[in-house]
Amino acid sequence: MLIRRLGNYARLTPEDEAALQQMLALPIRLAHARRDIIAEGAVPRAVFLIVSGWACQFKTLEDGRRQIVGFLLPGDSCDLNNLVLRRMDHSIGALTDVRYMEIPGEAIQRLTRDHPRIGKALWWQMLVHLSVQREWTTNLGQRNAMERLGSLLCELALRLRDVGLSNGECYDLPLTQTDLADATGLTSVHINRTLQQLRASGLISLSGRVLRIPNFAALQEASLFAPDYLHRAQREARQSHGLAGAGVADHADQ
Amino acid sequence: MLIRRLGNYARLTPEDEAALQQMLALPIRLAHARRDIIAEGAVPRAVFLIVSGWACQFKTLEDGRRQIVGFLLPGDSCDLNNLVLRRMDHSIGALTDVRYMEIPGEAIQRLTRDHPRIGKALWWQMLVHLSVQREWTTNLGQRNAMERLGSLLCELALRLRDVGLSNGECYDLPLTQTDLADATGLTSVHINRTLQQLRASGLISLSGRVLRIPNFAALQEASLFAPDYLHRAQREARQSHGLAGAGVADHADQ
DNA sequence: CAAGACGAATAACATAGATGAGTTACCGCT
DNA sequence: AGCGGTAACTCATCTATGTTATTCGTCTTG
Repeated sequence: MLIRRLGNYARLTPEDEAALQQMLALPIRLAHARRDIIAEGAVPRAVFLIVSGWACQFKTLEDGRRQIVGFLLPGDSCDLNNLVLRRMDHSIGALTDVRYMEIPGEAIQRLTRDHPRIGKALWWQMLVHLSVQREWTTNLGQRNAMERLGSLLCELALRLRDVGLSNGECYDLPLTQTDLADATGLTSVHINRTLQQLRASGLISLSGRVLRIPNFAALQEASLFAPDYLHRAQREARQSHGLAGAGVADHADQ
Repeated sequence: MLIRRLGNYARLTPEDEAALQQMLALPIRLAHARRDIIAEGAVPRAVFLIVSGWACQFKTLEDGRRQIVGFLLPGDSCDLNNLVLRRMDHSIGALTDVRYMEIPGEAIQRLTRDHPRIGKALWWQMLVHLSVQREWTTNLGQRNAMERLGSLLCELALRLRDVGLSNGECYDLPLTQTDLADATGLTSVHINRTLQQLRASGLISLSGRVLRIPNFAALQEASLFAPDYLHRAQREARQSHGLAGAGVADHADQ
């Protein structure tokens, strides 16, 4: 699924995939649910790549208020950010039990030097992260509770679909209502109310951990969800300009 | 100031600065206040570099609600994003009269190939953008009106100081209360109330377009503003790991 | 099997901020 | 000097969401 994830961003050659397969030999680490993987302010050691389970990026204010600023799903990596900037400006925590790999900087350097398309894929992923972060900003700034929650559930549906973790209209949602609250800037009480509202209107059904969206278009419309920001459509249509314009991978295509 | 801006992120050699100077030969374009420079959904032509004036990035929901997701100050460039992804996922609009340059992809490619430190500086700038975007998400999700506005004014103070546009405690704030509202996810009415509250408590004074923060530490504390996310301190302390770990500029240091 | 612990669900009440409808002040233009 | 437009500012009212607290069910663990 890891390969599928990256393959979504750039067409990988068999050699690329082989190299990725090889990297799967890296030790797989385990973080237990609700444990932090790395804390804000820490000096990061490596790039984290989620193999299975859900993690989140979050920031904490002095007085304890906490904002989840993004979810890391299987196949996602944390921002390369932490190899360039000196300290983590946010924390990464495991929401479920998480299996992940720590990819040392040198390995990434080697991998991207020898396999430019993988480098491109990582670069893309990061640009998409930025786009997603802008959308989250908009979500919190302009949408009401129902739209916020609906948009989030739509986003997760599409992202999970892209890594093969959603079979159509259902997916496993391992988040507590408190998690949803921290991600949407609401309280858990109000998330509860809003979930019920969504259920009552037939837009979702949620029993146990399984979320079902019987009519995606309907939820999308009710939430004013516009999926363009995920930049999914163009993945396969990607052209050769790649990263060249950013002066980053111009050497890579030769 | 453009050079100073980039120089904040990476130590530039005299040659680098010369190359930048040369690029100043690019035609300078003018966007009038309140006009859009590029609209969401458009296919971007180039990277925009703000020479003078203020611009903003914003997203619009179907029903017209608008969220400003970031400000572009002199020396800032829009995300390289738009050279890699196919369509703009947000718009860029001029808040004041803006002088800017359109740097074609090839020019950036050349510049970063011949002047790796400039490439690094751009890359850094973009990672910082991502960090800032996360902070904005947190700002909207967790802070109340006064903290949101205070944090925003603090951020602008530091960013302007970095490009020499703030002489200590004052700076020119060309934003209307509606702009501030769109950036903070509040209404202009409530921005007005909140500004008065900030004035009454002596944390700011604002007459005409000139904002004055007589006691930065006080405003910072009242707003729970933690400037780390701007990654300012490390700019000069930057070490050689640069982008290597991201597999992006490893060729650049040789 | 009892004791916690945690998450979902509910309820009563409080309030920050939105809404809608103004008035006033300023500035550029003719 | 008069006009038109925009931004700052005000006020009264309303509501979406927060707060605090309690109950219930389920799972874990000793």
